[in-house]
Formats: sequence, structure tokens, C-alpha cells
Amino acid sequence: MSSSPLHAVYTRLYDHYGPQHWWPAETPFEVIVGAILTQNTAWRNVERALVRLKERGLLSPAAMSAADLDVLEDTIRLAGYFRAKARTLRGVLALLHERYGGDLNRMLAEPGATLRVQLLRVRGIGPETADSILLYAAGRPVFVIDAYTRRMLSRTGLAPAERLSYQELQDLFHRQLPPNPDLFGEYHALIVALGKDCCHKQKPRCGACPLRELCAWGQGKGPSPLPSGKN
DNA sequence: GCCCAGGTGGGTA
DNA sequence: TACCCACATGGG
Repeated sequence: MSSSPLHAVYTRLYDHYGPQHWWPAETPFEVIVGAILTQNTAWRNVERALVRLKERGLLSPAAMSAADLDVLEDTIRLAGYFRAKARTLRGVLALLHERYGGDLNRMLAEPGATLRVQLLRVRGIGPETADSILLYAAGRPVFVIDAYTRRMLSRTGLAPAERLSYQELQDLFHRQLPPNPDLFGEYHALIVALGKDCCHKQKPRCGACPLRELCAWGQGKGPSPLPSGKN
């Protein structure tokens, strides 16, 4: 089958970590909310905020739309940037009601390119959040590029990720992989697993890394894995 | 106390 | 275009 470098990386990660069963959510709406709450935020704190939203009965489009702003802000406070994220959630709900009559299924059935444009028009939704929603809530074959993806590409030498745009990196995956939403979803989840396991920002644990044979850092050829000064 | 965490948008040169 | 910064909370 396809033996592109990125497919080879996928095979290694899958063999090492196994299926990740992503996105961790029970409904498409929960995927959307989680994608917004996790912006530059540890997932642990997002989970807590999602639990609070459930406890207060706010994890549905209708209920969240009816909630007062200060209640919404207070409920998601643990996820950080709570004012900005509450505003973004309201922006998505406004889009849902104004363009799709409040029907989430209708919104998610929109052609992918159109939905992406609509999502990007919401203040607080950038390419990664939009693509997370497209992939994990709408089931579209778009690859999500995040900080973990950039780090993996950069350290393995597969791409100079720090110098390439989001679009360029996404194109890289789209060119080398078949457009399969299940594959894309699993792959991104595996990259996150790699990032949390060993491909840390400042303290990588290359000895335990399933990519160490492909990776300059793992081979000791890259920058010092344990920089003594600032990085 | 410092750095980090599944980003985004606005301002400035 | 390329940086710089604010946005906020919790954990190591």
C-alpha cells in the first residue's frame, strides 16, 4: 500500500499506541465545545469544564443558547480564557441559528469547504479549531495541524514545520494520505499521544519514543534533547 | 517562581 | 509578512 513517509509514521504510532478512540465526546456538539475550550489549554481542564457544563445542563445548543453569558463564563472558567471562549461559543450558536435554523445536523451536513468558511468567520475560531470540528464532528477528511504535529514533523526532519504555514503542513498530509476521515482522526489522536508520552516541548523522552529511529533528536543528532538554557 | 498546555486575533514595524 | 502580546486557569 501507500508507503509515504507520513504513512510509515502512522503505522509506527498505531503499532505502538493502538487505537485512540477519538474524539473523546458523546455528541457532535460536545466535540465543537471541546474543540473551542481546548485552545492552548490542557485537556484535563477542558474535561472539568465539560463536566460542569453537563452538570448544569448546558451541553446542548438550545440550553447553551438560553444561558446567560455570566453563567456560561462561570461554568467554563476552569478551561481558561473563559471570556473569549464564551464569546466564541456564542458566535458558533449565532451561526447555527442564523444560517441553519438551529439545526446542528443541517449545519454539519453543509459541504465541507462552505462550513469551514462559515466557521472561520466566527471570532475565536481559527484553522485548527475549524478543522477539528470538520473532522471529528462533521466527519470530513481534513487533517488537523496542531502544536504536537508541528513538533513531530520538525524533530523527525519530515518538514521544517516552524517555517511552514498551516495550509502547507495540511497539504503535506493531504498529499501523502488517502482522504479517509477515520484515518485522519486516528492519526491526529496518535500524534497527540506521542506528544504527551515523549515528544515534549522542553523535556523529550526520546528513549521511549516509537519514532526514535526516524528522529534526529532520538538519534542524538538534533539539538540537545535536554537544553540547559532557555529554549 | 517558572514553564507549559490539542490557539486566536489585534497591533505594530 | 513577521513578530509581539493579551487572553486565564491549573499542573509539574
